[in-house]
Amino acid sequence: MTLDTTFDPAAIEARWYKHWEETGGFRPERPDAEPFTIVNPPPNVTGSLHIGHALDNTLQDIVIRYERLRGKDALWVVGTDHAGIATQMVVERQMEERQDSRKNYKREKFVEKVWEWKHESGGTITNQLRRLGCSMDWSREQFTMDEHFTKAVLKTFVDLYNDDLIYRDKRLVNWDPKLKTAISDLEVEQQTIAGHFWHFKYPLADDVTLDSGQNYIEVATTRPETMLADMAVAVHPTDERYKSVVGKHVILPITGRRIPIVADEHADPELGSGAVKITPGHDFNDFEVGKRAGIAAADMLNMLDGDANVCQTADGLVPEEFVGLHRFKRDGVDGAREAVVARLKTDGYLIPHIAKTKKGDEVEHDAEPRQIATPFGDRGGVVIEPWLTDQWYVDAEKLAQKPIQDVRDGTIEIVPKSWEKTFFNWMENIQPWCVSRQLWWGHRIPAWFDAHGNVFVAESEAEAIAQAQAFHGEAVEIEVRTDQAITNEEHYGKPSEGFNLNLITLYRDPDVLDTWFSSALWPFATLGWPEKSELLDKHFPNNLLISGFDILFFWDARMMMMGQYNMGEAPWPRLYLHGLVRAADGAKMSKSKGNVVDPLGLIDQFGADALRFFMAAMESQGRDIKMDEKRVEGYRNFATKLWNATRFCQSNGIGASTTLKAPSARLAANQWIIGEVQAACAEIDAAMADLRFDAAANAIYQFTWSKFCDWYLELIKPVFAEGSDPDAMPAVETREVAGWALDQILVMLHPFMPFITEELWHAQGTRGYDLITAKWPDPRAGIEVNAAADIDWLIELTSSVRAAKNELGIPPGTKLNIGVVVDIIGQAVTPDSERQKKISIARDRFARLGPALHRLARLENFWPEYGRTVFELATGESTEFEDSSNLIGRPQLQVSAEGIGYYIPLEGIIDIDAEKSRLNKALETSQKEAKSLEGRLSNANFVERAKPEAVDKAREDFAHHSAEVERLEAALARLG
RNA sequence: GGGCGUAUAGCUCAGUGGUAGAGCACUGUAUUGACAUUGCAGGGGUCGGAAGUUCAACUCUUCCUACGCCCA
Repeated sequence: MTLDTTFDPAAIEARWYKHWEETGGFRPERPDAEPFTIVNPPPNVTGSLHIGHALDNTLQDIVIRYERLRGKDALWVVGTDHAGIATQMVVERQMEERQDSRKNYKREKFVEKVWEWKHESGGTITNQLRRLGCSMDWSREQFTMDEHFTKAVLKTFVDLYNDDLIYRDKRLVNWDPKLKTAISDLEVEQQTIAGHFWHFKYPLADDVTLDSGQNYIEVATTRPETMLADMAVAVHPTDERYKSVVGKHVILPITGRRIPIVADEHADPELGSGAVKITPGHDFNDFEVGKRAGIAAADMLNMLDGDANVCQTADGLVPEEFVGLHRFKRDGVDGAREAVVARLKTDGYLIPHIAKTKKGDEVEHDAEPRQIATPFGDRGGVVIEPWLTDQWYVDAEKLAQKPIQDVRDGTIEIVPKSWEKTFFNWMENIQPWCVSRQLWWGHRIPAWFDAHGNVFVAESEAEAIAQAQAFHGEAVEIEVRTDQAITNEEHYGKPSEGFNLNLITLYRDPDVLDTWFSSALWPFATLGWPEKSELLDKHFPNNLLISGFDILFFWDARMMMMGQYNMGEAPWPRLYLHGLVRAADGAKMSKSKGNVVDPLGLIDQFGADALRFFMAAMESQGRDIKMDEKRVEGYRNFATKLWNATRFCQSNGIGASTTLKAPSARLAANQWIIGEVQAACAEIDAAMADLRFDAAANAIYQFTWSKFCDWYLELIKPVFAEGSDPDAMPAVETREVAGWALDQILVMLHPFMPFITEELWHAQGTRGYDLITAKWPDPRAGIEVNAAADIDWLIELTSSVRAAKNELGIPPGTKLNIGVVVDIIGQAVTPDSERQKKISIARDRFARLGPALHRLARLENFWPEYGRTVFELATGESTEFEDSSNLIGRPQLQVSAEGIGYYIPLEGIIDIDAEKSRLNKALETSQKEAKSLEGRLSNANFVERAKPEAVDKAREDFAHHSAEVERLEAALARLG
């Protein structure tokens, strides 16, 4: 197949992805192969591909393609998450656009609507992952609301309940008044916002006064509205100011509630007046203080409803005018906060804040301005309200023990290691995990209540009924009602109509489980658990998990807990955490800032291969990635380079190789490139073993561009030059080796750039299999060390000649002659010296590598010795020099390679000064180096105490630089 | 307040107890067959600051400064 002259990523991407997916390339049958398994972090089913997904999935695809090429039974489990709140929000928003509402539907009907939405629009992100080239096993695509997944969730819940690891409790939760559901502490984000600090007088009851004679206690608060539910005032037990009033009471303004003054260490004597108001039903700290003061959770006053509007407290003391107000100002309408402050001010209970203006005048304000750490819901975006409700909690502390141990003893390796400390810090201070959510979309909690407050937790309704039957006795009839809770009256009938004590009605808990409760089961529920299967046996534990560090606690840690709980094992031995992709200026990408980079746009512009390579090359462990489009463009150029190199190969009859093993080679260039393939492969393997994506990407990049394209292809050009015999050994061997080397590049590059490599793989010839299931390089070739060294020398000499010409302003195309500097200013060199040997090797090399030197270094003739013979590099013909006398005195420039100097006579005008300055510069460098090395070597401490290798190296370097100094000085002397 | 991380070329980033590299950008130069999405060559860094350990510190330790993230 002939390649187009231009490389067009879009066309080949679509074609190859379809081909791979249709032919089962992502999951070849390899029953006997060693398994390698990863599961993807399931993106929200509502999601679309953002740059973070692109990074996360590129890294996973690189690993899975690499392992597949290495012959493993590579399985990449893929699927999406039902994302409770997010998905319900999306569907509700759509309803609102049609002037419809969730409340117009029964629960079942609404859930049906969500499923409809899922089937129509839920596949966006999975198609986008395909565009990125991700080789997931789509044939087993998973969804966290799949039937088998629900089974896994129910079993886990019931088991945890039976093991006392899940329980129902009344305590403060983080309540999102916009979404009207509880959320876990992880879903709360603290933000610092500008707020106020108000100071109030709480009058002491019973004519009590402080020692100072003051008849009130001053308290301060950032949330004045909560005073409607205050239940105490706390002071520090050691605070002398208040010692006499502990146990006494204050009468709350507005409500007139009589509340005690309690001693508690929570009160900070240094802060404000040292006394704090205590609202146990609406503040986490106050809740604890309240409990210590003997107030049971059930008795704590609640003054807000689910919308965070004021409701009447249990003691009925909130004045009617406050009931129904929102907690604080919203949409320009004053709320309870403003009303409470206004009322306290009117009644004389507000202590104004005195501020000084710049002029020094005193000004009164209602409150002191202050920065306040405020909790916000990560989904709803409104201020979170601590609210007293019954919720289900998972005993995370117990479940965390084994994961902590796993990381501690190395059963799980976290890469980069620096995250371990953060992990331990969180896991060792973990709070009960609130898992119930007041939503309709999600896994409904498998708990059935009766009106007596009994709860029956079971995997099915039938089992729940059986439990209830057993509990209440056979004489009682059990019925189940759906959807809503029931009142005693509904249950027993109206008293006037007589009670039916023989009927027990069960209703199922209306709440659903936190989405993360189900995704915590991902590593095994996706493989069929709780059913036993070969698939599960073979692929659990997985081999690796790759995720962003932002979900370390949300997801990774919880998978560890559930893996240990359900499977008795860590879900994977290795956890790789990558950073965030940031905007070019280092800012976090966000829709509100408008600095979001769309990965699909980058794919359109530069190709998926280029984007993927960028992600890999930038992924050094533990650092965020800053977006850099220029760099993506650079990797597009790299793809183009490879494309063109392949075109060159094709034009010279270089096609697909037939062996995995390196062909046997005699020519130096061929041996050299085989050695370089081995080196590159070893480098990539080492990098991949450590998950150093950047190092692996750079290794294949450098090898392909700087070795294969820049040198090897140039070196072999003479073999195919016009007039050479295409059937002779050099051409035959070179075609074979070049085809093999290019194939190895395609294989090694494939995990990073799957599309272009697959395209070129097939363009190079008819293949027995696609590249996606090809075999990783295994060169197993013995290389002639001298042959490879020949090429290293040639590269050094050629580079020296080019540099010298460039600096002297000699046009690059100018053909020059070259000879070896045999002696130094007339000093004879002994024939058997090291130097003499080198010179003789150099002479041989000119003979062997003539055509390449002619072409690459633009050298015409080589003079093996002063004025005896001329060796024509291009043809290899030697002729006798007739008159040698004029050679020595000619203007010349000097270059060196491997410590041997070469002179290049120059016809016509040469800029002697330019050459002198060039040599002087080199001389200075070598002198400086030599001096420094000499200093070190003359230090007895160094020679005695440094590592022997370091000393040897220093000696070698010193010898080299000293020789250079001599050579350069001689060359300068010759120039006069 | 506690914890973690970062500071290296103009920019984005690698790196190692033995005197620093890549990509991009920049400068010069080259165009009749792989490639200008290119070739060849070049300039550019007292490795954030200070002290210590060491024969030797960009690298290890401590402190400081700046920035970022997480937790309270």
